[in-house]
Amino acid sequence: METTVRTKGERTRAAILEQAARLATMTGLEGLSIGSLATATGMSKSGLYAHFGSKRDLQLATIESARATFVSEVLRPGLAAPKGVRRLMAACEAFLSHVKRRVFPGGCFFAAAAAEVGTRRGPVRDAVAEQQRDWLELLERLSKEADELGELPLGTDPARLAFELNALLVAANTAFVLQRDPRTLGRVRTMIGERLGLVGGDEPRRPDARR
Amino acid sequence: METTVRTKGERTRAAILEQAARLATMTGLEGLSIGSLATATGMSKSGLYAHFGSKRDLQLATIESARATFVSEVLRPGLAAPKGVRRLMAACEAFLSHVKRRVFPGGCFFAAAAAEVGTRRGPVRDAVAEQQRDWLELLERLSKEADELGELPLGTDPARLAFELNALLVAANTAFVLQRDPRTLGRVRTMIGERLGLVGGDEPRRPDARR
DNA sequence: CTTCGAATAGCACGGTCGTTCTATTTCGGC
DNA sequence: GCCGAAATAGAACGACCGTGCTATTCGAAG
Repeated sequence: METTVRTKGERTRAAILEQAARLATMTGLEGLSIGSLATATGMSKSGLYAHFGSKRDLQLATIESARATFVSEVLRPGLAAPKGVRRLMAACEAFLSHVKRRVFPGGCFFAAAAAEVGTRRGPVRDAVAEQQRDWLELLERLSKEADELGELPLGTDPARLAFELNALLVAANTAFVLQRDPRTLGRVRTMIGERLGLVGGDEPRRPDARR
Repeated sequence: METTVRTKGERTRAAILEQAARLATMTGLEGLSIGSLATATGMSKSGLYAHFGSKRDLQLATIESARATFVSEVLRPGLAAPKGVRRLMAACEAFLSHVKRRVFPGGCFFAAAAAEVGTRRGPVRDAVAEQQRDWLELLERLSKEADELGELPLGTDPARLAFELNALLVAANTAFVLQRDPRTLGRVRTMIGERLGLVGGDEPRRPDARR
């Protein structure tokens, strides 16, 4: 797998997109203008524009860049944990961590993008919706794995659990961004931990009748 | 209380703001332009603009209008239910209903607005954040009332329950808008009903050891 | 019916937007 | 170090933005 970029053009292009993804979480994908992005990256408007055929292409490339960042900042560290409920918990913690560390200054890129382009149509919207689906399916897969290992309460529906977890994570992101209260992230981490039957340390507990 | 508007100016102003709130859920508060709003309301740009001193004022007035709509479409029907867990459930159902009925074409106005202006500062952001706080505090108050009536499981934290419910509602809104799947709203209604111990009909059940 | 203020329209402004064209600089293979 | 190609900059365009100014139309009180 080739991670490093070869030509200079690809390198600057990647740097532009990284900046674009960060900026887009504050101004929105539409509010992100070529001029402001050029200023932010220290380039001329046309020099920057030459890397993309149109603004739509820039938006799509920005989404792809944000997806890659999401993979390396959330998915990769999450999947590093041992299989089962701990991996599920690790994925949630990685999400909260990337919000707290302000990987994107406006919180989760896709939470912001989903709210913005959710009502439109076209490839930009589709790309955001697809990423949202993938993330939910991952949570569902991890939930199912944890369930099959018997680490979740009997009768737990993996799809429903995934929906609940995502709801809590996104709500934590929104509250953190909107109310500027960093304690929210810790509280939600606790809530999720209890929901998954992980109290205190990192040891999973066998489910019983009590919740 | 004076509900009807007196002068013609106030009437058209209210009509403009109603349209503005609906449009803003699709284009965003910033993407909402004076020209497009004028076209949508069949007015001239300057004729419309005369009702507001600036775009910021228009945005603030739009938020206030959306707040009023939210009150009459969600809070009022929700508070009509009998006190306790049924009122809490009714509030959640009223929220889901106003999303399903597309009171705002882009789903919940404040969910969209929060994601857009959450990172900025100034009075627009503050107004949105305040509405968000008020809504959460209402959910918390209703939760506390239900708890004091003994209709919730022992040891339930009203603030936490309110956070969970809001998270589920907003996630339902996002999924409905983004994935265009109307079944999501019904599923979340069921999830909330079970979470509150209301299964099948509308009768609250006494909490017991099982969840 | 008149009249005066309120409501709306017409028009123009500076600015920024996305986009294109052309010139200039910079890079990498020989 | 040269040279073709790739990368970047400069300038300009039409369109639309928010915002004022002035003229016109409308509505309600007398």
